[in-house]
Amino acid sequence: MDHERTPAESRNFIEAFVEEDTAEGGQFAGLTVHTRFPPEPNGYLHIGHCKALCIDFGTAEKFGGLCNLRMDDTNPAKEDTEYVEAIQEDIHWLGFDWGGRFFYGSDYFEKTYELTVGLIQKGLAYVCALTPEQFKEYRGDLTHPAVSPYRDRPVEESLDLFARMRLGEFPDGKYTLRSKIDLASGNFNLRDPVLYRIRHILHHRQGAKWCIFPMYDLAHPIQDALEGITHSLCSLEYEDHRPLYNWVVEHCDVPCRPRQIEFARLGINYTVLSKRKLRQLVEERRVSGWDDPRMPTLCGLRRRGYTAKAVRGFCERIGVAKVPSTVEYAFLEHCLREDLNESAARVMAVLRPVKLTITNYEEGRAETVTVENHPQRPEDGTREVAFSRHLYIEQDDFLETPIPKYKRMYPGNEVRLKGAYLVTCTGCVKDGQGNVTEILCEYDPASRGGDPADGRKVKGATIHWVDAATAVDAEVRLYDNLFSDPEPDAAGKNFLECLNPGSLEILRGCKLEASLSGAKAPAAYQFMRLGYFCPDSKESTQESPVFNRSVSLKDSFKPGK
RNA sequence: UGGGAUGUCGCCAAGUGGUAAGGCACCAGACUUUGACUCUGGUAUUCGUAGGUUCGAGUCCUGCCAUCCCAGCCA
Repeated sequence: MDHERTPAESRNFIEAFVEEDTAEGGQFAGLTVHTRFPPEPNGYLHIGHCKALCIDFGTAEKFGGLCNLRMDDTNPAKEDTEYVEAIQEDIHWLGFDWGGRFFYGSDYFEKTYELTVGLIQKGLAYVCALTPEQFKEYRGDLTHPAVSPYRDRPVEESLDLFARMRLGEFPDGKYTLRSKIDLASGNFNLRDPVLYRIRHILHHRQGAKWCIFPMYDLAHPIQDALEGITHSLCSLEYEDHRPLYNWVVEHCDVPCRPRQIEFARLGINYTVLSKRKLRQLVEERRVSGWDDPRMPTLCGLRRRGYTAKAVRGFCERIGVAKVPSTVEYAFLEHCLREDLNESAARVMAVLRPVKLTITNYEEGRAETVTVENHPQRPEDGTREVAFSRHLYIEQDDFLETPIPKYKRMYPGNEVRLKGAYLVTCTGCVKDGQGNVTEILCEYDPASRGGDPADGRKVKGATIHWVDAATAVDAEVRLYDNLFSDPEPDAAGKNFLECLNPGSLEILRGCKLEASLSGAKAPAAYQFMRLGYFCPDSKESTQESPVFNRSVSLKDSFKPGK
């Protein structure tokens, strides 16, 4: 039978490698598969990190192995403790568990230093006195090799200088420790890359203990090896660093030789997934914070109404490959809808209200009607919703002059008010500008619950509504778009100029059915399709994104259909 | 220009020499107390391109083309 393969059935290329490596004769035969997720605590996790999380934790899980969580904090200039907790919280929200294997790259500083001294003793590293500017000049270019005047500094001298670098005898930038690899390599990462730099700056955990810090290319492989990582999974841009990774692991006295495997990072169209740019949005206060609902951060998506299950489902289904890919945002939405359709209890909400008056329904009369909480799950029960002569319905649900195939309210048409009665539109009231201010209709008293007593077929649509007297005013914001990146053909345009000012629409006077408020509010409502919205206050969004009906302003009605 | 990668439907993505899975999107129809959901059907004679090997090639070989990444004392 044809069906989408579940992750357990398919095997991506990384898993194929891991399988090979752990099979008999493989380099890790008989060993437990061990991966790691190494975020740098310099920002919040976004959905792109979720892909990496799924790959790191998922691969380990699939092979009965382990996955460590390690803060990659080797550059004190950018990192902060604030982010450490947020990162852990987001990972837990997604449902991943590192089982106590939580580490800091900075905890390996001493060991890294020792191993580096060993490198110098072997004549594989030297202290260089080139200034950053000179370093660039001496770097060579695509067709010319680099030049390194300090390459032949005697081992003893380098050892001495390196020790004094650590002691703080030199200012920032005075010296670097460089590896001795290949100045003519076409791969710039091998042209004697810097291993250590001097930075007199407080580290978020180490304080002033260190003033020299290892570069990623040195620190990462050492950290991986010290933790017994078998497979170090990272994104494509590190492909060029793999030879260096292997060089470090080979020449340092470490307990194992992890294998680095690269995969394509996630791209989503119209969506900014660059930590640097996201940080800029936050710092320039173009958003309310990292958790602004328009942000593709995990906390932003959460606040916007995304469930952890949907986000993970998305990441697991987009696949893992080496082809740089851009997934359509519509697929993310699909994954959300799929989960919400199953899990979310329904409630009626009118986003763009217009008054509906039932002229033959007695003024002052009130009753409640029963509406099911989930259309496909009667066991989820029902709720009572107030009903009276004055209601609000969606502006989109009325057209004075219907267009072809329109099945909702227009003069003379009979529609069903969900869970209540059949009503026939009799006209509307307009203001001086010709705007419809009130719609008039008559109801069929013999259709309580929504089914006509005479069994006639209702051709009109079923529309949602709220009772004018008891509805809750839930001032909400409608988020149509995330901050958008220019499409490839529009490259060159600054992403900050691509903010769609209309993406944030404040909908005052949105009406929610009364049962939504207070303790009775179901845990997860979500307005489906593009029209996600959530209340403007942080507190109330923690638990309940809102969903009423599976139609958004965008597709509520497509003219011409 | 030197190095490293990648090219299978609009977007992801299976495929590991035997005659192009699946998902998203889209289109058509059925069903429906939310034009949703669900269901059914449709959508690549073709795998960047040109040759070659083979009974047979998306899969092997060769050339070409296109795209992405790399010259931080960032990660």
